[in-house]
Amino acid sequence: MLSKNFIHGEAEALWYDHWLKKGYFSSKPDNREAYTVVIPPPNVTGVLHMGHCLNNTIQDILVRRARMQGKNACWVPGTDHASIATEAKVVAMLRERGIAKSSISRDEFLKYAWEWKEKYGGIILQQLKKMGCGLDWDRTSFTMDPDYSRSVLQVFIDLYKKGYIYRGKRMINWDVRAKTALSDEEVIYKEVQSKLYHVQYKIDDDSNTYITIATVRPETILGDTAICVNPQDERYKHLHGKYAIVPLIGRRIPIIADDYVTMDFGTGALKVTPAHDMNDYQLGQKYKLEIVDTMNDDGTMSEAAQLFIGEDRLDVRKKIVPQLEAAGHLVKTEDYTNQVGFSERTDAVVEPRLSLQWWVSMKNISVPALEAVMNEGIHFHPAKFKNLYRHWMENIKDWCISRQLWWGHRIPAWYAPDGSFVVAISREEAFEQFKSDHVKVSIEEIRQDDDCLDTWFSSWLWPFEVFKGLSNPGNAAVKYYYPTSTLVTAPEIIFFWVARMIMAGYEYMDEKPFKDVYFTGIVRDKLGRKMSKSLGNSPDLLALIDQYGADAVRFGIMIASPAGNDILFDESALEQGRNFNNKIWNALKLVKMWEGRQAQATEDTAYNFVLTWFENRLNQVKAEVNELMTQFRLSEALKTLYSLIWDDFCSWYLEWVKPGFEQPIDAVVYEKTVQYFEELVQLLHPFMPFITEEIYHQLKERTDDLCVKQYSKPADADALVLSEGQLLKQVISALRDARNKNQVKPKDSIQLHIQTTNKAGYEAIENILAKQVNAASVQYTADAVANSIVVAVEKDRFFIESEKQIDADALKTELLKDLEYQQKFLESVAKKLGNERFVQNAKPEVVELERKKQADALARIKTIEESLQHL
RNA sequence: GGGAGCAUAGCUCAGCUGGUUUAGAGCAUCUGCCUUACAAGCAGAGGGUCCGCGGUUCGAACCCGUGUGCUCCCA
Repeated sequence: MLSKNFIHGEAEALWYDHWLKKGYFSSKPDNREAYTVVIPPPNVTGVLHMGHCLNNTIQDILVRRARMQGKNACWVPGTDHASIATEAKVVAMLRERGIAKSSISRDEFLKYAWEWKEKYGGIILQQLKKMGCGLDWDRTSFTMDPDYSRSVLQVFIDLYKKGYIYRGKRMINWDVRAKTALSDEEVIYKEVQSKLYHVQYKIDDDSNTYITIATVRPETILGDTAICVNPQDERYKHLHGKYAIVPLIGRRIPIIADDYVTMDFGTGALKVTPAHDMNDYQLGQKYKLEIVDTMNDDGTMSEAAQLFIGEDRLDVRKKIVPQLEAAGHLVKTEDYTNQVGFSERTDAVVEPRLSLQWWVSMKNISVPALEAVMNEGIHFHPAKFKNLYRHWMENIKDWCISRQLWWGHRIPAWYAPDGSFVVAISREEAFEQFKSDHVKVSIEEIRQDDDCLDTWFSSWLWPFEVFKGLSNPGNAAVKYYYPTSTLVTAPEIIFFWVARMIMAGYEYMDEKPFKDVYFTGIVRDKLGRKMSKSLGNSPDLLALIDQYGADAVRFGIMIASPAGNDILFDESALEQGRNFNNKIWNALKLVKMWEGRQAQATEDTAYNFVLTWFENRLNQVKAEVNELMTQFRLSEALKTLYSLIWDDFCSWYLEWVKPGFEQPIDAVVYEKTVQYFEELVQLLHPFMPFITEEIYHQLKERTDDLCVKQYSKPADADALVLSEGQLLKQVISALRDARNKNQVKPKDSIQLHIQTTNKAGYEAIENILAKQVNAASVQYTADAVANSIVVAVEKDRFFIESEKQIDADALKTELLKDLEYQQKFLESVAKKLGNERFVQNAKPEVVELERKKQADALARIKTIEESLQHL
């Protein structure tokens, strides 16, 4: 006895375990075509959220489908080490145990970090299993695995030798909380309500003259080393070459003139703080200005600031204003909205800071990567992201890859006491290099760079290093699986990751890392807000899976998510998924009821019609789905299957073949029904793996599994058969509508009279038609039937006789409405055909089509008019 | 400031190369049904200035221009 509804929890645990045991997800190179997907490695600190859910559902769909298409599908799981995020977690863990990071050594810290990683690092991968993701768990990778780590360092050394990596003191984005440099991509700009302070600086040689600047960061005044004006600006021409005095600290700074300054912003006079502003730094270089670094690495004011030493720069911003005012320097304050950079990982306000860091020069390495995407060596879905990619690649800046952290790949640069350095894989090799460079140093004196590499500097090797493409070059796995097939990722990491993977792929494998890139949308809440921890609007995914089932969650997230479009997540979509589960489950219950009630073949030809129709419909949809999947239109494919199963199979097919209450079913019909059902769940399997596998096994006792059942090539669908099925549906709906409108109760039977030129066609399906519209009898007539409800479908007319008194007026209104519609339609067609230029210019088949439309409309109008006469 | 994208039913979205489109789904709404698979359901219905304006074309939701509004990216 089957349960009332589909019980998802049991099926999920049972089948995932079964698939694993059977080893369906583990792949070894063979002579089949490979279909390879590498997971975008989630952050090792991560837990599953809606973004992962979408992303991994898509990957699972692609991988499962490829597997069922006979490809050797391999989906590689893993995580990245997430320097900043993990280090923050470890520091927090230590704090709870009363240990300060500063009190322990680097090695001790790393021991704790590994402890943390072993304990919490795999959570997200376990959660993916709950979603049904068919990953090859034996291949689970981590960006700090020993081989992987060595490859990362090797790449650093190699790029250094090629001259792509250099060390330089430049302005960088400084995260004061994590106390590390960030790359440009790790800074998130947000609009912030600020104040614009107008501050006047006294001119040095004339006690009565001032120059007024405007700033949102008054605390940086302490680091000012110039004031800059536009050379064209008449207001300040007399001040060129003079000096001003910095308020509160009395530093004497030059007034310089440069086109960089816009005359219409603020006062037209710009204070220049080379140590704390990107643009000011450029000016500083150009005019050889003094650089006064007023900030410590934790964001507090340094000795060089002279005032507020040791206080946080944001506090100082508030404190300095009254002092400026008291000293008579504050002219006015206005409200001002500006963009402020925040750290992606710690949300701290990022400070521009001058710092010695390691950089990758991107100019040369990016060239093949840009070309590959532009000339479709790599396909982006949707293609609109090509623009974004090109724009970034053409304006690419050097990549700051050093991070002032311990957790990660320690930079293989080694320093001698005299400050000279070499890049080498080990202390010993560094020592040898120093020797050949004639640097006098003992091996003990050599000091390794304290910093780690940006996490993305390791994950850009992911598509080949998960197959040890670099640590074990040319091995069988990398030869077989690389380049991978499809990368599924979020558009927000197109630069962080996608672009750089393509660069690394060409640089180290001499080949693209993947053929297609599918960009998912961003999952937002119902109100269109991005899901975030701080808003608390991201639902607990595991709770949702518990509540609705993994299949329903997968359905809900996929049903309205075309590639690259954001999706507004709404639980009602999950409900729809759950309802779909139940619909399928109930269809199963119905079919199982017939299993023991089979009878020898009956004479009824109606069933032949139904079986042929559904078979053709199935073939039609198979072809459609193939086409949609090739175009990566996954949600369209799912919608198509949803409608095939719910509407065509459940609402029409099953109703048509359903025997009367406790009546036997034709054995052939039963066999076919089971076969169709199997094909349906097979098509749906990649989207909803659990329920489909369950149904597959419920339908019949069997030893194989749906998970690896191979798709067969669809046969061509017969258009005539499809249109006959379509007509039958149309007739049934029209008759039901007529019954409804005339308030004939569902239980009241009717007598149906058909006026048609295709009597044989209707006779073949008479039983079905009668059952579907609750007709006690079906007769054929040459003339109109008096005192009946008239329904016209195409060229045929139907007369409904019933006990119910006919509302002739209502009927007439209906017919007139239809008549008007048809006449307007005819008019629009006639207008086209009456236009000589249309007939001349349009394609012949288009004209032919319009002629057919005209003829059909005329026929329908005739039918309706005749019906009206008989009322 | 520079660039990109989007605007279609109450909501979320399809609509591919301009012609079976006086525009389709799903959800929501309304009407009638507890019809022996399913009320988490069945049967049916209503609902549209395809953002405004102009142009190209025999023909425009679709192409071009322009305006408006929203979103994103870069600085």
